Amino acid sequence: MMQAVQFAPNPVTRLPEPPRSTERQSRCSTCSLHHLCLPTGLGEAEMQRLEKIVVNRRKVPRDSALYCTNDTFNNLYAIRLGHFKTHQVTFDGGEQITGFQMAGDLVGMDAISTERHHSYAVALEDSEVCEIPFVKLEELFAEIPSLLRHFHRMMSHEITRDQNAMLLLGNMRAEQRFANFLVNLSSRYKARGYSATSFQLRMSREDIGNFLGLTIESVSRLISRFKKQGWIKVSNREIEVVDLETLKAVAMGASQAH
Amino acid sequence: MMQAVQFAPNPVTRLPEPPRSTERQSRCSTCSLHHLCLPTGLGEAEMQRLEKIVVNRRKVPRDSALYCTNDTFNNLYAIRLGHFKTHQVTFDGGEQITGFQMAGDLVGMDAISTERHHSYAVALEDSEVCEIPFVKLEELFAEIPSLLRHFHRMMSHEITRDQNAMLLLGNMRAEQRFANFLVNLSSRYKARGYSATSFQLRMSREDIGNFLGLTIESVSRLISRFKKQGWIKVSNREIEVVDLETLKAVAMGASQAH
DNA sequence: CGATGATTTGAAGGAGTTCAAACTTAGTGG
DNA sequence: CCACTAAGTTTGAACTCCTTCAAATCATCG
Repeated sequence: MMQAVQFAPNPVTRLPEPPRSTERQSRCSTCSLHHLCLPTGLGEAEMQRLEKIVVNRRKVPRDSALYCTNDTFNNLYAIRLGHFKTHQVTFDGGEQITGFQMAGDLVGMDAISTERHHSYAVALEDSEVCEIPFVKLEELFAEIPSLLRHFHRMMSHEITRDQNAMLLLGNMRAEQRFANFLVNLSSRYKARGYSATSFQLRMSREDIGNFLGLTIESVSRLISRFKKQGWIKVSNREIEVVDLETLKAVAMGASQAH
Repeated sequence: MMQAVQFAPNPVTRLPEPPRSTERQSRCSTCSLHHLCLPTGLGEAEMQRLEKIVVNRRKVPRDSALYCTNDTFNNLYAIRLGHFKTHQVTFDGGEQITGFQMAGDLVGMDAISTERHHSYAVALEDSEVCEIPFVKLEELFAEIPSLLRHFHRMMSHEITRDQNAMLLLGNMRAEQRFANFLVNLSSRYKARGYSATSFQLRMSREDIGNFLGLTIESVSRLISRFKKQGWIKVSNREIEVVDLETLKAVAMGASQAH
C-alpha cells in the first residue's frame, strides 16, 4: 500500500523559488498514476513536455488545507499520495463535503470560473500533490491537443460525479447512500490496483455522514446494521467488504429488511 | 419577454443535411445572449468564426428530449429560447433533476468524458437551441484561445453550481432550500435583463420538489407559508417576489417562525 | 360544461435527527 | 508499561421535520 512520508513538524510553506526537482519520482512518465491522472493517453514526448511545467511538489500535512475558499486560483493539484476531502461552507457555519479525493485525482477545477477557489481542500492524512500552474497548462493545451482533450474529460467527469452525488442526496434512503459510498470506494481502489474488498476508511464517521447528508449517529447505525447483515466486517476504520454483490444491489435500490 | 415560436405538431427530427441558415438571428454576433453564452468575451472577428460552426438551430417542443441518457455525444447545445430541465434516472426508476436551464445556458457538458450523455435534457416549454458540434469546437479552441478560456470557465461554473446543489440537498432545511431556489431564479432572470422580482415558474411543483429533494406536497406547503408571510405573491406559476431581502436571509439560513 | 390533470390542504406515520450517556481508541506523561 | 485524558464512536430513547396517504379544490381545454 502507500508508504508513509516524512513531514516537517510545522505547516509546510511554499518556497518563493520552487526548486527544480529532477528526481525520478517527480516525473509523470515514471509515476505509477499517469494512467489515471492528467497525462492519461499522452505519448512519451508529450509527457515530458508536461513534466516541464509540473516542477513543484508539495507536502500537505494531515488536517491542513491545500487551498481555502476565496484563495486566488493559480494551480490545479494532482494528488500524488494520500487522501483529501473537499468541502463547501455555508454562511451560518454549516459544511458540506462535496467529495473525497485520492491519488491520481485532480482538484481545484471549481476555481477556474472566477479565479478564486469555491471550496476547501483538506488532507485527510499526510499527503503530497503535484502543483500544476494553470496558466502554463493553458499554454500546453495549444501544443498538445490530446492533453486538452483529456483535461476536458476530467472536468466533464467531475460534473457527472457531482450530479451523481445530487442523485444520492436527493433521492436515496440512508441505507442506499451508504452502500453507494462503499461500492464507490471499492471501485476506485480497484482502479488503482488495490484490493476492492479490503481497505481503510481515511475519513471520520463524521465526514462520511456529512458527505452522505446524514448524522454521525446514522452512519454508525448503518455500519452496525451492515455488519450484522454480514455484508461487511469493520474494525475501526478498517473495512472488509464480504458481500460486494449485495452491496451493489442495495446501492441500486434493493430495499432490505433490517 | 420571450416571444412564442411556431412548432410542428410532431416531435422534431434532426435533418440529415443541416440547412445552412444565414438569417440574421442565427448569428452569435447579433444574438442578445452572446454576453452570457459561449461567445462571451470574443471579438467581432472571432465571433464570426464561431458562427461558422454553429450553423444548425433546432426547435425542441415542450416535454420532448433534446438528448437522453446513453445517446452518443456529438453536440453541446446553447439554449437560445425557452427552458429545459436536466435529470438523472436511477436503476429503480427514480429521477433527480440536476438543474433548470434557460436562455444562454450551455447543456451537454456531462457527456464529454465518455462520449455518451449521462442525463436527459427535456424542454419545459417550446424551446430552441443552437447546436454546437463538439469536434469542430475543439478545432476552434486551437485557433481562439479566449474561446477556450471561456469554455473552461463555463465548465468550471457548472461544477460549482452542482456543488452548491449538493450543499443545498445535504445541509439545508426545506424552507432554506426553497428560498435558495427562488433567489437563484431571481438573479438569473436579472442577469438576462428581466425582472428580478416578477417571473413565471416554467416547471411544475413536482419538478421543483424533485430538484430540491422534497415532495410536491412540501413544496406546496412552502409556497403557502411564504405567501402567508408576505414574502411572495403567487398565482399558479406566476411569482412575484415581495421581499427579496428576507428571502435572501432565509436562503442563508435565517430560521423563521412559521 | 365536464373531464382530466395539477395543486392545495389535512391528518397520520416514519425515517432519520437530536439529545444523552456509555464505551472505545489513541495519545500523553509519569 | 500503565494510568489518565480527550477525541471519536456506538447505542438507546424521544422527538421532529418531512413524507405518505387521502380528499378537496383549482386550472385547463376539448
